[in-house]
Amino acid sequence: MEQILDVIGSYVADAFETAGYDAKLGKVTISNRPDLCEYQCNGAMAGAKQYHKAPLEIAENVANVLDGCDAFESVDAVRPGFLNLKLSAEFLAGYLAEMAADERLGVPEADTPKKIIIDYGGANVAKPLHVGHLRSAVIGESVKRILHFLGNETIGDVHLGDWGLQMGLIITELRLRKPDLPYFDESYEGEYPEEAPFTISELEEIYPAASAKSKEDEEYKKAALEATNQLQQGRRGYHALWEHILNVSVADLKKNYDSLNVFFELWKKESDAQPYIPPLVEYLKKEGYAHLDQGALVVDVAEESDTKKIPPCMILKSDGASLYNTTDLATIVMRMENWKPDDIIYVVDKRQDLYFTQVFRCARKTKLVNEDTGLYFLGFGTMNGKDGKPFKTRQGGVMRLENLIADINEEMYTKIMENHETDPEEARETARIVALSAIKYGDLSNQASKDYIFDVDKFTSFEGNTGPYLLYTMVRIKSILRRYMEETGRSAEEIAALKLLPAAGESEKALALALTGFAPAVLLAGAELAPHKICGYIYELANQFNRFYHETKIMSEEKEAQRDSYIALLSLTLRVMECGISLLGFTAPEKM
RNA sequence: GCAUCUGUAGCUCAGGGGAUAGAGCAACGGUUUCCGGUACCGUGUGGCGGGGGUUCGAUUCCCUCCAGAUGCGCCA
Repeated sequence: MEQILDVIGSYVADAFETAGYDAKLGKVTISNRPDLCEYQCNGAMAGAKQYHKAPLEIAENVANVLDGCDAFESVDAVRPGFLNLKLSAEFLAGYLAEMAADERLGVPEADTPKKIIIDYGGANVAKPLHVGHLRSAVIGESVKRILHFLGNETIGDVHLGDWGLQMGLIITELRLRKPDLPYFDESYEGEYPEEAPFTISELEEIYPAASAKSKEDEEYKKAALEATNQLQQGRRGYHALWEHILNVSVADLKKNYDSLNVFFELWKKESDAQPYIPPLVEYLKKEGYAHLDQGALVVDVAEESDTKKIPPCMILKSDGASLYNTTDLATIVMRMENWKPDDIIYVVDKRQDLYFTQVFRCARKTKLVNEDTGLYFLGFGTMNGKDGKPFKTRQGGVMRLENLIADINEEMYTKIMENHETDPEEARETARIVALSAIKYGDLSNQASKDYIFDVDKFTSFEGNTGPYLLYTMVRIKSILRRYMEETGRSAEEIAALKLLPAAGESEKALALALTGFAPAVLLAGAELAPHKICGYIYELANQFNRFYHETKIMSEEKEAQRDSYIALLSLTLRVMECGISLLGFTAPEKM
């Protein structure tokens, strides 16, 4: 359906034309003075020079033309040359009815849908998720859902880190601890056991232990490097071990991501890109893109317009080994070959900005991607503690994501049990839902690129700009709708068909106007890859609803048509909020 | 040293070439014929890090300075 700004804009543009001015001047925006009007047009001021007329005169001419238009309650030309517009309640009600009849709540689908790969998550095999992984998962998931809702084909790829020294370290440590395992016997030719020789908790203990040892013990590190090398050369026993590590680890990671409502379409790994490396290197050499510099194979990516020197993109180290860059480039090749995406979006720590600039330039220069393939870097800032420094445990260590979530679940559970005598089991489930909203909303309501302070007390509060506040508002609406259904015996479908009357009161109209803002908010969030725009919108909507709610007696309204109209408004509000939070990646409970 | 990003109320954060710069928290004061008061209403606070420029108009764009964070070829 048509966007409300376009509808209004076309009326105003026509009026400009009728009054003898350029229709392009008739651009309408949401008012920045809500006390004066709902929408405004500044075109008269922009056109003053062109027509050698006072802005106010132009505005008045246009206002005169618009005088009879029934979309508007009032059209005023004021002081310097603003055109202040208020919508008629009838027009608004009509627009909302259309919105309610639309499954997509008025949000248009992309004219030219794209296939978009979103690379987020950033988990490493054999290492537990820690708070550093939270932002990528939360932001990436939301961006993916937004782009998907806008009609694009989206593919989320977790892009596991499973290839490198970490694997060699684990193998080395495992060999010390359990030397009798068949994986270490090179003469062993039988089938390896199906069962992994370790559990996830062992694995999570082994890696840090091995990593620490390697920093102190040269011999140990050498052994780990050798093991890494042999694994990559395809040593049978090591490969089998690696598969065990992968399986155990991935199962655990899935569980953790599930609990965050984060789901990946692809569980690709760095190792999957390895086969693409030799032909890639060959190609870069043959086409003359790469050259040797100080013994390393590099591709120059500096451009004349650079304000600083961009170092070349390194393909192979002087010892011939590949790097992270190489894997990333190979991954691009793999993705282009298998999925032919229009865009690839990387949701990564913003500190990797320069690094990705190099990779993107290299991919473009060497034509690994098409000219019009979009490569986007969505960098996010650091999650800090209340002291403004990177978030740590009380002991100063890295906080495991699992523990962070458990803590907040517990906090939420306590709050819920304190205030209501609910069945503990139900309270646990509710706490989980509300806690997730607290964590995700706390993160997403900030601009991704900025560092932010993770304040548990603030995020879990039921007051203010928080996830729980939004959920509370929704639960309240659900509660009213439930009662309405009980009293009238009507079904959800029947509620959806209720007729919406033109808003009578001020807060009701404000709520109606807020509802029309959904599509623009989603479109903006999609265009800017900015979930926080949706947060801001839903919060505003919740505020408008609560204001309306306090001024309006809904269930005790005597005129049936009026009461039904209120219910229709509530139902639409709830749907918009539900859709909004689903784009952010969380849900609302029935009660809380 | 060079580069990037950030600098908006006591705190946490939105906004953004135009009309009186906004929210939440915290503080204080109100609202209960109530559909969930975990709500709503009201009061105060900053002139957008400093300076300069462009513009009819800048907090928003440009330059410069200051402060903080981050990055700067053989790590990932």
